[in-house]
Amino acid sequence: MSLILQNIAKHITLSPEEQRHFLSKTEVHHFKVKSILLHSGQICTHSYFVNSGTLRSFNINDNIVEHVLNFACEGYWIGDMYSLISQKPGNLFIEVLEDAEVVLLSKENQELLYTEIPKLERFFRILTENSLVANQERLMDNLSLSAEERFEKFCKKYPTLIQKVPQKQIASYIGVTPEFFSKMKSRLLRK
Amino acid sequence: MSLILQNIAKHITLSPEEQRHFLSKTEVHHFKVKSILLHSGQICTHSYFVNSGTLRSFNINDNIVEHVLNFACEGYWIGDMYSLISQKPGNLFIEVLEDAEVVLLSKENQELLYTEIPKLERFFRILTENSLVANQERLMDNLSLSAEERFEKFCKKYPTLIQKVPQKQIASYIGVTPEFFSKMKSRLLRK
DNA sequence: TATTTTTCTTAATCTAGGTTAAGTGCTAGC
DNA sequence: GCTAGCACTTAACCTAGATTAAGAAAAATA
Repeated sequence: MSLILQNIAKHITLSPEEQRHFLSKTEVHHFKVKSILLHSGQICTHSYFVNSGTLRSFNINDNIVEHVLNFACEGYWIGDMYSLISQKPGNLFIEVLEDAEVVLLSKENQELLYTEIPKLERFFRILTENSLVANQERLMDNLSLSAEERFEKFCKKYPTLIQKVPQKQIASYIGVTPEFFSKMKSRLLRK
Repeated sequence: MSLILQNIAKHITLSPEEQRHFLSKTEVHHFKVKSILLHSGQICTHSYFVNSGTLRSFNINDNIVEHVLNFACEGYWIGDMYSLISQKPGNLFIEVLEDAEVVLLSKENQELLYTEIPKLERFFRILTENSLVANQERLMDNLSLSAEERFEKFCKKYPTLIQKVPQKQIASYIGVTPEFFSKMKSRLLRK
């Protein structure tokens, strides 16, 4: 069974018929490292599910500084939720960090599926709830933990990512500069 | 029409029948200032909708420092999403900041309603999506804006709250100490 | 009204993390 | 196999915001 159907099966049960129908509404694409799936200022038209490889979403503020919102590796969904639901231009980029196979689900098909297979509304509700919980925890961590503690949590949560993505992007995710991250890392190693 | 039905009507349409049924699954309670609706360590059993008054959710870390996750005034929902969906003990408190009339919706009734009135699944999906977007923006703001800029955004987003809640709690929400907040405020006034 | 508690302010001092800058080491194209 | 461009490191110096402490103002309670 495909990864995306396994992902869905964690929360709801689809009949073989429904599974086939769901897949028929998606497209699989292959992207090379450094491909940009979504540019800041564009309207986000799809949700992305990662079959293999790694993506990230990030924004760039006035000072030309990047901030990583999310990483997505195998089995994760990614997109620009703000732009996707408002259908207004967003301020996120979505970029490929490692050659990736990605399942694309367009907003129209997603909405269509909600009415054709109402259970999918439940699935995406649960998915969104889980994202919200993760986000709230990250927000509270940013308010109350030191950079070192945030890094430790990151390592536990995404052990595989550390070898895969440039460390300056991990620095950005936990909210410090690459220079400080480097200093902190060598401090930790000396222990 | 009650505030909570108006809130629902922003996203889905319920028949009078369905409206009555929905309300029959909720309870209205009145709470005095300083009441605690949920303690850290408890399992969250309800979603709360504020008819009037003001609530906040916050956690307390090891150092006995409070961090405000959310404020909820008239027309807002609040709860401990982590605890509510996992049914495990959470680490949030929910406290009344101004005498409040609150609509309580138990988790069981919420799930029941999902099956009885599937449209409600859509409603709560949309609600959660909007929370997620707001949270992501706040997270990015914390990573990229100064305390002053975060305060300005807060003032625009919650203009009524500034008079209503102690300023040390606004400080906590934007992620600074009360002392620094006070300094910053007088700096802004001098301009 | 007096008293207690809480919130807010101010100021001195401190520090986690930022900035700037220079140098080292990869690795991807050519 | 060279070279350009990233990614990473190190170090000196800087700053936004934290900490500590003490007092003033406001609000709750008696």
